[in-house]
Amino acid sequence: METLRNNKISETKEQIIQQLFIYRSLNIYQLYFFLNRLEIPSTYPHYSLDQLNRDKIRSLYNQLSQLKKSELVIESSKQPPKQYTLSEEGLSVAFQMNNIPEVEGYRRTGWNAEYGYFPYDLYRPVKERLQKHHQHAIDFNVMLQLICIKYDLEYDYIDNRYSSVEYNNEEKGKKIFRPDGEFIVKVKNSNEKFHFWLELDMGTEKSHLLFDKFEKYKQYLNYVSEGVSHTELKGSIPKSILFVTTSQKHIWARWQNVFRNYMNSIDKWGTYLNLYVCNMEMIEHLILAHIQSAKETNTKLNNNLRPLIQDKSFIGQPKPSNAVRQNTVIASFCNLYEEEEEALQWKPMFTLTQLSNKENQVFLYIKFDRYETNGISKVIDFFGKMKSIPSMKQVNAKDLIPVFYYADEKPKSLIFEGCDQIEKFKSIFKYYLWHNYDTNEWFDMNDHEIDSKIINPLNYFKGNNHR
DNA sequence: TAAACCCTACGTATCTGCAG
DNA sequence: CTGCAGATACGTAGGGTTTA
Repeated sequence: METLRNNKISETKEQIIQQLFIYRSLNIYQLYFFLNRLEIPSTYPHYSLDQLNRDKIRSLYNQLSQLKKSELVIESSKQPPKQYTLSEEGLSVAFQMNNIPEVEGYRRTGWNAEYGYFPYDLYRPVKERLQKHHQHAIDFNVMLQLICIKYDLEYDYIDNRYSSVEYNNEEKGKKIFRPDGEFIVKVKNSNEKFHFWLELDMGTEKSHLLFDKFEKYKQYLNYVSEGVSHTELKGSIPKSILFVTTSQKHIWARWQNVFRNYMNSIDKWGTYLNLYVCNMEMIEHLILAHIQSAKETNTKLNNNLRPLIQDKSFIGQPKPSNAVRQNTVIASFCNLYEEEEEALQWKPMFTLTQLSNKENQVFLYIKFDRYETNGISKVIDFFGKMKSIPSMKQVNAKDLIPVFYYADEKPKSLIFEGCDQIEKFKSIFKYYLWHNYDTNEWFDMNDHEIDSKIINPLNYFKGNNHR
């Protein structure tokens, strides 16, 4: 600190240096937002310049030009806005400010503002080619800042320098697992959290690169999970990937491409790892939906289902498992027995509809909130194992009918073009329903709305509609 | 003749110097 | 840190010129 004072580095300049240290390279607006978090426009990433405090930006420019003069900061990038990055000397000052010894091997996790030593090579201005990618990553951080302020959440993150891990692959030897970052968004004073890996997508990656990317996730998970159960894994390792694209319009097209490569590569990890495809505009909804407690969602679902189950024409009210019976909430759902859930590694919720010949249709309730893979993987998983699960045998399970529930916009119909197992998938998803649990609307797979006052959706596939 | 290309002027965004 | 004045750079609209 002494030396800093002698060099006459004001507090504002220290803050600027700190932000550049954390984020490596920033433009004027990003710097402005990080230094004035409360002034991030609530419409971000859409905003106009007159929503910003011009004087503060003006002042930032001055500070930066002074820092440039004292050779602590350098600027780069041809197109405005310019990129500001620490010089080697500036980095050295940042290390001093953070009490980081400048020795190779002083590694830290990067969580909780515990930064370690990296050589200047990992702090220099990013190459022109990667500029857009880097900017996208920073913008994502600004977005999260805003969301956390708006909803009083906490978040912590490590960037790709810290999140890269070397691992051993049985066949191919040493490999590096390199996500674009790892994030934890937390509800204050609660255990609810959203822990995910970040993948930024410039929309330019070809199919086989996407495949390779997800294949590495599989390999890495295989590597770290040896002898560890899914439940144990969940404590330490993200169970989601947030795949953020730059494009605003072509999400659907991108989703299909990403989805099929994911399904072709991820293998058994599909039921563990949930891949969300979204753009900047969707992040807020996605995080809120994820963080909203499962209890709340279940209550709504239960309320919607109760009249359907009490309907006289509906046969086959399920008997809830022990776990549910002990619960104070009146549940409309069946669950598997605990040991069955254990074997499956996840916890299906379902209802049963009895057919005339005493066979049962299994309606499996699955969250599917716009472009996520987990639900689909779970249905496929359940379909494959259903016949061998004792309690499913017991109830004489015949058809599996997924009910995809969502809160926001109804996802488009499922398409499996380009998936290796397209025929299998199509046969699994021959029948399914959509259910908006907020508005209590039901749709069949051809997007026809089902008026639940007239037709009980749970009987929808019993009669003429069925085969 | 239409499409492709180029030039220019102008408005706006970005940035700087300097005074207070 | 703020305010003012002005420079620079970029995107774009519009008109003219070249090309197929």
